[in-house]
Amino acid sequence: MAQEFSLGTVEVALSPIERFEEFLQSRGKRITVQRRIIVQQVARRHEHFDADQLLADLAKTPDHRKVSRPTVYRTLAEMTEAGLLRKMDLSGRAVYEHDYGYPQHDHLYCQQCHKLIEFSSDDLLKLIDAVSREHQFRVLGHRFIITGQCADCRRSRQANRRLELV
Amino acid sequence: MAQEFSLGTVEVALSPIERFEEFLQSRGKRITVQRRIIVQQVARRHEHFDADQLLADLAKTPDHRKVSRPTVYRTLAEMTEAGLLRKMDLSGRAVYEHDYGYPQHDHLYCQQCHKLIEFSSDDLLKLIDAVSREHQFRVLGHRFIITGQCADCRRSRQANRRLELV
DNA sequence: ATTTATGCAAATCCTTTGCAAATCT
DNA sequence: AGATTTGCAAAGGATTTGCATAAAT
Repeated sequence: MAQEFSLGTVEVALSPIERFEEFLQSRGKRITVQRRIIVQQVARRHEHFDADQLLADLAKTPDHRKVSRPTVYRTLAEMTEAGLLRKMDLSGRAVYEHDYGYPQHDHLYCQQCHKLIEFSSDDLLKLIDAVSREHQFRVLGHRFIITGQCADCRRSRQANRRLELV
Repeated sequence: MAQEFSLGTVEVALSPIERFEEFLQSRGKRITVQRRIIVQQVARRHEHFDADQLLADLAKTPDHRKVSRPTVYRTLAEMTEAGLLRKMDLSGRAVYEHDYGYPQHDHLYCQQCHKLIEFSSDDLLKLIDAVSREHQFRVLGHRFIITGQCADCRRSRQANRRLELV
């Protein structure tokens, strides 16, 4: 009944929720009400989020059955392990985004309005490949963020040149 | 006497210490014993370090004149602002490296032994330029870290394939 | 003489943990 | 039943802050 499961062999045929349940089973973990609520809420969100935002979303939910903060953190970690989410550090706090069935991409991060803009680049992948081959490094992932000022903020601050002092 | 100073106009003619003093003056900040001790200690180190390591180094120093932890944090922030150091987040803690007079570079990060390997790539700079131009984004910096397993760790763990579960 | 810096202790922020009670299989 | 999960409260670790005192200009 508990079908053999290993990371990397599953094709994108399962929904995120199914995928998560497979993951749980393969680890002898249980499918609980809270885990279900959390995965569903995460699936509803298509942008980036952190633990607090998720908690806030959950508070608004008809599922008035509460999910505690520790459980959110625990489940987020499991979802990351399951390959559903990608975790990144943005100035001290953990930010998550979907990483299952979503095309690989990286980010432009506006230091002013804190917006994250996605982009993807095949050249980057080639570069990663070349560099790591050269160092005999086994790549398991990467973090690439270009920081600066987004187009919107550039426009609204044209007279105000002191960004670099902020 | 207090010569006009602005980021970006100073060529690499000043030593890191001089550069920092210029920065302090330009901001109406003072050149104190502690700041001098810290910059000198940082200049002695050519690898990456975090606040704790720096504090530990200082403890061993003949400058038995102590520098407190808050002052180290405060000065590290100033040095980053002054463009002497580059700050990055490695799993929750801030790690610093030289960023003045050093060639631009990025890192391979071994998740197993926590080693940082530097590399530099012109192609990456071109890529950053192309991507940000496309999004009308004003680049102020970037963070690029390729994570995985370094050559040494690959060798010593050949029989042990469970890295991805760690 | 002013004003900025320092050190101390305590506070913050985000995240994690110990443990008894509740919940899954 | 037997094991895993949950929620609570409290702990944790890194970094920051309030404030009285010390030091720099």
